[in-house]
Amino acid sequence: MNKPVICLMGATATGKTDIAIGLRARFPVDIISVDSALVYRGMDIGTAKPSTELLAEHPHQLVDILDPEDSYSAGEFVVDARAAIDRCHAEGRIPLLAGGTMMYFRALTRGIADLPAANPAIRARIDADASERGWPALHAQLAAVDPLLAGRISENDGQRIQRALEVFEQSGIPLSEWQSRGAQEPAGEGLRFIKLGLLIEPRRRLHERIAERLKIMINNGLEDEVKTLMTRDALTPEHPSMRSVGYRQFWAYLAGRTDLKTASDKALFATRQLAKRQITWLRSETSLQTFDALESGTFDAISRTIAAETGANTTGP
RNA sequence: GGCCAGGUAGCUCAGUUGGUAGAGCAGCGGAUUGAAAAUCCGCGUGUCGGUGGUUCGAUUCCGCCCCUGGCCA
Repeated sequence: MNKPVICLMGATATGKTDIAIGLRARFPVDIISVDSALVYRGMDIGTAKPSTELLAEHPHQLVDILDPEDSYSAGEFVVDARAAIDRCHAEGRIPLLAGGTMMYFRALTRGIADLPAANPAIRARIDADASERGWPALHAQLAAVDPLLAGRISENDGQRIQRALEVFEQSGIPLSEWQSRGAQEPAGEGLRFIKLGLLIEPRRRLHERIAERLKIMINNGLEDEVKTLMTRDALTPEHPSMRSVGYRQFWAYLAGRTDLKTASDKALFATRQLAKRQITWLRSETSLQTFDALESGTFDAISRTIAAETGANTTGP
């Protein structure tokens, strides 16, 4: 019998956290965050992280587990999330995965190949090579060892070209081959995923919410938060943490490269674009049950769905 | 009131020596296997301010009008 795992998936600013916390009053659920930015300590305002008090009362796993100088990955997430899920089940509780990093959800539910990890030295060398010859040249080089993968990605997609070359260099096996093997080893073995999608429509309404939320972040001191992060000598705008929405734009502003108005405009645009990409992932998700985040009966509808899917007794009214 | 510079895509602007126009940004759609809040791909018809005139043909030239900014009164 596969054990239930609730997946609460939604774009940014759809209110996932409120729903997740609300569900704790009705079900024996433990929240596990699925968010590539919430993992970082000291990144609170710009990530809309729940307050310390809220987190103390309603623990979220996989939040504040890394320093902003560290990097994380889908592969590491799968290992961490699986451990958290198993622990949760062992205690007779139901894991509630909530977040907006769709690639992490995908890696967990469909499996991910056991690839060689990132290698900073190799990446640095490839970057240097690319700045000299250009990515299309490296794409051609990739095509020689892994035509299948090269055919799937653009000759300008530096990030993916680099990764594919890195994997091949470390293992001698083309990334496309790793990927077809990986598909045979799903990370979610023994688990039954109940996928719930939180939507806000029409798009205009989502955009309004995003704008409101950004304004709140700025009023709450996003600028100071980024300023504090910038005082760390080792942290650079190239770190994955600092490339995330809001931080990147405010870093540019505080470094004197743009004015405040431009930075907040760009942060707004970047947030909308992020939401759009998250929605694209959601559309491709199979057997996803969707709910309108702004509908008043949504919380109850989600509760009923969970009760029906898990057979769990509601502990609330 | 006079002079000058503008009024072209949601925004900033380019352009057409007269044959009805194109970039960046925004927006929209998509991809997504260890950076994923990342990275990449695709999508551009808009009374070219209004109105008369010249012309086979005007967004482009000319007249008048309206609006915006600047300078002079």
